[in-house]
This record gives sequence, C-alpha cells and structure tokens, in this order.
Amino acid sequence: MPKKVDKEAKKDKILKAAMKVFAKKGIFETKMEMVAQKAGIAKGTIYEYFKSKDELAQMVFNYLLVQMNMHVKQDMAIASSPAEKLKAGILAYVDVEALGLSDISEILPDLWAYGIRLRNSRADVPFDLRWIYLQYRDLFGRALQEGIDKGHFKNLDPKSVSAFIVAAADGFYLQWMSDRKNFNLKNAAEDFIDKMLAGIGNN
Amino acid sequence: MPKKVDKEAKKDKILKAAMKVFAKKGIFETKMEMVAQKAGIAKGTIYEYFKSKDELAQMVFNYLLVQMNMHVKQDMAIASSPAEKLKAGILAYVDVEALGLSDISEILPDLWAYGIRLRNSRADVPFDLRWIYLQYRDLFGRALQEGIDKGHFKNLDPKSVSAFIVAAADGFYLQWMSDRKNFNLKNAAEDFIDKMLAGIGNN
Amino acid sequence: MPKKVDKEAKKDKILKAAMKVFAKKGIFETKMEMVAQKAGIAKGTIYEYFKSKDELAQMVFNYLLVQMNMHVKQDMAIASSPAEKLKAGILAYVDVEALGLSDISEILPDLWAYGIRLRNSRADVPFDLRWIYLQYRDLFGRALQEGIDKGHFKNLDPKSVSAFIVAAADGFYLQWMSDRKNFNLKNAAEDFIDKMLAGIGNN
Amino acid sequence: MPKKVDKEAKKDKILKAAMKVFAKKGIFETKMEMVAQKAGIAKGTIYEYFKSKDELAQMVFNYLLVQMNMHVKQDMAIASSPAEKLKAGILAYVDVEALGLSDISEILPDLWAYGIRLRNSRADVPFDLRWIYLQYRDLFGRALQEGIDKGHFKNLDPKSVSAFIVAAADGFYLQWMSDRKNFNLKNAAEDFIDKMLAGIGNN
DNA sequence: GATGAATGAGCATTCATTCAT
DNA sequence: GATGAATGAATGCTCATTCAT
Repeated sequence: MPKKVDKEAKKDKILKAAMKVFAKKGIFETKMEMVAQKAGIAKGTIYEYFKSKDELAQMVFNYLLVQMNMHVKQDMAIASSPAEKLKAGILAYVDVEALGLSDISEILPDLWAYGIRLRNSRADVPFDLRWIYLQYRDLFGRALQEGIDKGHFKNLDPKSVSAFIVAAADGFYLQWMSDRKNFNLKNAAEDFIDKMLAGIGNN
Repeated sequence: MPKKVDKEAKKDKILKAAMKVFAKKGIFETKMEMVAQKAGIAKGTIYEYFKSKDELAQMVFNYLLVQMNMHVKQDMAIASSPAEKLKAGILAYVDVEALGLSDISEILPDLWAYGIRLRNSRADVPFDLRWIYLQYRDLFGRALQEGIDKGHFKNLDPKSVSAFIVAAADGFYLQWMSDRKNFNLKNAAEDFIDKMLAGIGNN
Repeated sequence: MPKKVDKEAKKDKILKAAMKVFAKKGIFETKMEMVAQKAGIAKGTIYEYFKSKDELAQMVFNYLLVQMNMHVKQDMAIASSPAEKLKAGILAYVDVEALGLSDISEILPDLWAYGIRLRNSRADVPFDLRWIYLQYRDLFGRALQEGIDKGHFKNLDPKSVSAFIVAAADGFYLQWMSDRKNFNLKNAAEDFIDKMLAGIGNN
Repeated sequence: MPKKVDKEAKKDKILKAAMKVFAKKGIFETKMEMVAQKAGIAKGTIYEYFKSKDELAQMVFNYLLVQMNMHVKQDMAIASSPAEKLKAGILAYVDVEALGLSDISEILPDLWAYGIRLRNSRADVPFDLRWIYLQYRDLFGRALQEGIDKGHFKNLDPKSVSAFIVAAADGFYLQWMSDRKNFNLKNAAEDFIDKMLAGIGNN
C-alpha cells in the first residue's frame, strides 16, 4: 500500500510544518503560503490534505493534545508507587523535548485561546478543553486516591489537589514560554514535585 | 480641563469596548467596526484615539496587566503578616470580579500569546511578560522571605515557591476559563492557599 | 437628502458598468476589477453596494427584465386598437435602442441561462423566467382577446398565438445577436407584425 | 481498426458526459472532475481526448448543432410537398427526444451565449451561429420558394418568413426551458405550423 | 493509455486605514 | 472632532492543467 503510506506521511509533514509556523507567527499571522513553503510543497497541495486553514489548526491542536495525553498516561502507567506516578505524570506533562514542544511551545496559548472560544461558537469540535482538563484531573486524582488508600498520602481531597497539580504545570509552561532563557521548566517542575510530595506525604 | 477629561473618557470607553469584543471573538476575529459599534461611535473615530488595531490591542493588554498588578500590590500591602500577604495576593490575582475579568476572561490566552510573541518580533513594546512574571515572583518572594526571616515559614527557596504560586494561579485561570460552570476559581485558590500555607508553615 | 441620491446614483452607475462588462465578456469572464474600472471606482467599493458578484448579476438581470416589462406595458397601454396594441408591444419588446440594449444585447443568453438554471438551485430568487413569460403571454393574450371580442380578429386561441408572438420576438433577438450586421431586428419584427396581423385579421 | 473505434467511443462518452454536466450546471460551474466522474474515468484522461475545457465545450456545442442540423435536413428531405417540408423541418427542430435534448435542454442558452461571444474574441472557431442561422433560413427559404413556385403558397418573401420560422422555433425552446411543466413544446410547434401554413397557403 | 497527486495562477472577498465633508 | 464612504493590499481557496508513475 504505497499510496496510503505516502499520503499519511505527507499529511503529517504538512501538519508538522503548520505546527511550526503557527507557533512562530500565531495562527492569524500564518499564511497558507508559509505553511506550504515550510512543508516544501505548493499552496494548493495543502488543500488536498486539509479542508481549510481552520481545520489545519484544529488538527494541529488535536495532535498536540493527543501527544501530551498519551505521553502522560504512558509514563504514569509505568510508574509503580502513587508518588512515582504523580512525579512521572508531571514530568511527562512538561517534557517539552519528548513532546516535540521545545521549538513550538508558543503555540500553547493559541491552543488555549482556540479551545476556550470553541465553546461559544461551534459545537462539533474535535477537542474540548473542558474534557481535557477533566481527564488530567482524573488521572492525577486516581493516583492521589491510590496513595491515600495505601496510606502513603494524607487524607486530602484528590479533586482539589489534582486541579492544582495541573494548574501548576500549565503555569510553569507559561512562565517558561515568557522567558525561556531564565526559567528552567524542568527544575521548576521537579522542585514543585518534591515540595508537593513532602506536603502531602504521610509522615 | 474639561476637554481633556472628555477625551480620556472617550478613549477609555473605546478601550473597554475593545476589551469586550476582543475577549469574545479573539483579536483577529474582531473587526474595528465591531469595536466602534460596541463603543457607540463611528469606525473612523477609533483612529482619533488609537493609531491602529495593534496599538489598541496592546493598550487593552497593558490595561489589564496594570489593573491586575495594582490590585495584587495593594491587597498585599494592606495585609499584615506574611501569610496574610500571600493569601491576599493570590486572592487578588484571581479576583475576576474586582478585575472586571468576569465577562472577559477569555482574553487572557490572547494576552499570553501576544506577549510571548512580542519577544520574537518588535522590540519597542509597552509590556513584557518576562518582566511581569519577574515582578510577581518578586512580590510573592518578598513575602515568603519575610515569613522565613520571621520564622513563620520553613526555610525554603522563595524563588521556586513564588514561581509556583504564580503558576498555580495562572493554571487555575486556565481551568476556570475552560469550564466556568464547573470549576470554581475562588474555591480552588482558597484550597490551594490553605494547603500551601500548611505546607510551608513552620510548625 | 444628498446622501440618498448619491448612493442610489452610485449604485446605478455600478449596475450599468456591470451590465456592459457582463454583456461583453459574459458573467464568468467578467472580473470584479473590470466592473470597478468601468465604473471608475475601486474594487472594494462594489461590495458597499452589492453583496457579491452573484447578487450583482441578479440585479443586472432583474433591471433588464423590469425595464423591458415596463416599456412593453406602457407602449401597449397607450395604443388604442387591439392591432395597434400588438404592434406596439412587439416593437417595444425589440426596441433595443429604448431599452439600452443596443450595446449589451449579448447579455440576453446569459440572462436566459441564469434564469433557467435558477429553477434547479435556489428558490429565493428575485426573478423567475416562468413568471416573466406567463406575463408576456397574458399581456399579448389580452390584446388578442379584445380583438376577437371586438370582431377585429378571427376566433383563434389567444394562448397559443401570444406564445408564438413572444417566441418570434425572442427568436429574432437571437438571430440579430448572432449577426447584427446582416439581420435587421426592427425590419424583421415589422414584417412579422404585418404578416401576423394579416393572418389573424378578420376579413 | 479496433483501437480507433475504442478511442472514438471513449471520446464520445466523455462528450456526452460533458454535455449532461454542462447542461445541468452551466459551463463555468462545471468542473472537469465532474465530467470525469460522469464519464466514469479519471480527470486526467479527459485531456487525452480534448485539449482543454474550452475545446470540450466547443465540441459539445458543435455536436449539438450538427445533430440538429442533420436531423432537420433529413426530415425535410424525406417530406414531399413544400408544406410537408416546412412541417417536418420545424418538428425536427424542436424534436427534443430525437435530438437527445430532453434532459439537457438548458444547454442551449449557453450555446447561444458562447456562439455570440465567439464573434468578439477568437476567429478560429469551429462553429459560427451566423452561418448556422443563415443555413436554417436557407433551408426553410428553399421550401418556401418551392411552394411559391408551385403555387401552393402566396407570393411572400421567403427570407423573412424563414427567419421568422426559425425565430419562433427558438422562442418556443426558450419558453419550454423556462417552464417545462406547463409549456408543451410540441403542441406549440404544431399549433404554429397549422396557423402559419394557413396564413401562407394560397387559397 | 490512464491515473490522480501536485501545481500555482487567478479571483472573490475582506477589512484596516484614510480622508473629504 | 466625528463620520462613514472609499480604498486596495492582502489572502484563503479553487480548479484547469500537467506529468511522473
């Protein structure tokens, strides 16, 4: 099935190119021509793979969300203890290298802006920030609950702690994006993990 | 100087109108005509007060940043103990009502996107997210240091804790914007404050 | 009401310009830029007066249809005898000079093509060839009936005769458009009128 | 020569497919892809048989013109008396079934528009409406002349009568296309023939 | 010969900005 | 100062045509 492979590969190529240009310029400053150029193809070709600029943006955002989700889930699944799970999850969440975000992190606020605005406009959207956050909170919440059940953690509210784990991670992203030179994302996350685990630890 | 006042009032009116429309539609989906309509004036009049759409956006973002900054600073200044300062600061940071953000919170990701991108493009910008975050970290950091010095808090690194206080606050904003119905911003912040103060408290 | 007049005048100017270019090039070969140029305005200005190229075309067609209709009706109304009415109506129908069609006659097949196709597509159309023809047949039919009633004409079927009067007139247009140099529209119409009146005359 | 036949058959298939789509959508709304689909082939294949969309359109129009011409000529040739010749010719002219026009009549105004415009643009065109009409007028004119010579018809001008026979036939087409449900093309033609023959008959 | 993916010229339309009134 | 009609640069998207397979 040579065609199939080619098509998927090309679509992916365009997606990646779009991701980069979107990140650098913002969605509205990005012209289809730029994406084409970045992908090394002609403008018209993009439309063989994506219906419109808007769909392309959605696909890009969706791709990122799925990547991050998979990454976090996998790393948490592998970890053994509840504390390890939390640690692995948070580190995976901010693992820009593994997520391929190191060069395109600026895209996140656009994703957020887009996702938040979708609520108000169209209903048939492929991604829903509401659901995304629910899921992350659930993911961390279950690890927390497990830790509580096992007596590793204090008897705290998993809902609120997980919300704040996710919040901290997002917030670190924001500070890092604003000042990549001086803000060390990984260190911030590790520091946070240590402190948090100490805070919720049962001893 | 009645003229001056009138001019300022009108400029403010346009700014507020732009803020609302920007928040609802996003900057690029906002047309100057919409802003004019919202402000109850003619399209051309906006240009008597703002050089361009871009300047208008900058003024809007700057206004918000200044508001938030003032609010946080004031509330922290009034508070007496270090713990009270932290609490007051965080609550002020997320006080959407007082900040007038309750109806226009969706503007924040646009502000972030804009601010982060400014780095790459133009140098002569009126606001700088890097500096904004430095300042907030410094603000909370000084309260933390004071608490440490007074023996109220454990001997922790004010830099990293303040970074994560700001991060959590931003992150809560994000979750709240994504799901205003089900995520209680104020509760999340208060929960967080309690836990954090317990965690860093010296006893 | 200076504005109102200006606006209407300008709209009319654009309409007339579009009519000419449409006639010369055909609707699809006509670019909005050409219309603007012909009207002596900028491309964008057209859109202040017409929503789209399609609407512009519809307005042009409608204008022509209304003009022709008015012209025929008026000339028939003035005429006294039934025979005069028929004659006046037919001559008015093909009076390219009075209708302003002398330089833009080629637009008629486009009008027909457009009108016929409208049936298949959109329902909310401002003109309906079906109705147009019904009306013309009715107009000539009533003159015929009057002639029959008065004993001027033989006892023939007004429906079928009126249909064929209109048919002949349209057909003459077609031959004239195809060969303006050698086909004399007015002569053809007059010849036809004489013969027909002789044919249906009662003596 | 089996290959030749195959080629011709395929070319014809494409031509017929194009005819249908052109009729339904109009030439400019017809995309080459649609024609290919209708013909059950790939888009690129059309270009193996026709140089361009424009040529395809010309071939379609030419085909129709030739068909109609042959049909009319043949039916007139068979008829014996001048009156029969006229009758046969007119009926053949509007015999949509035999001409294969019943489903694609809407194509006629496009043909007219195209033909009329050719005059203004390119000189090397395969068909010329001017010539087409000359021929039809000649065809009917000769039958009329024969009738006059034989004393069957009054001494009228064959030129003008033939012009008006053709005109009526075209005009009937137009009314029929505009309202196929309520306008009976054949009946209109027959009615017309009867009346005309009565009018020009010598008795 | 047939295919259909790729191309890129071409165009309708939008909208920030200007400026005559 | 205020207006809103006019502008025209800019851009998303289409689709006839090409050509490697």
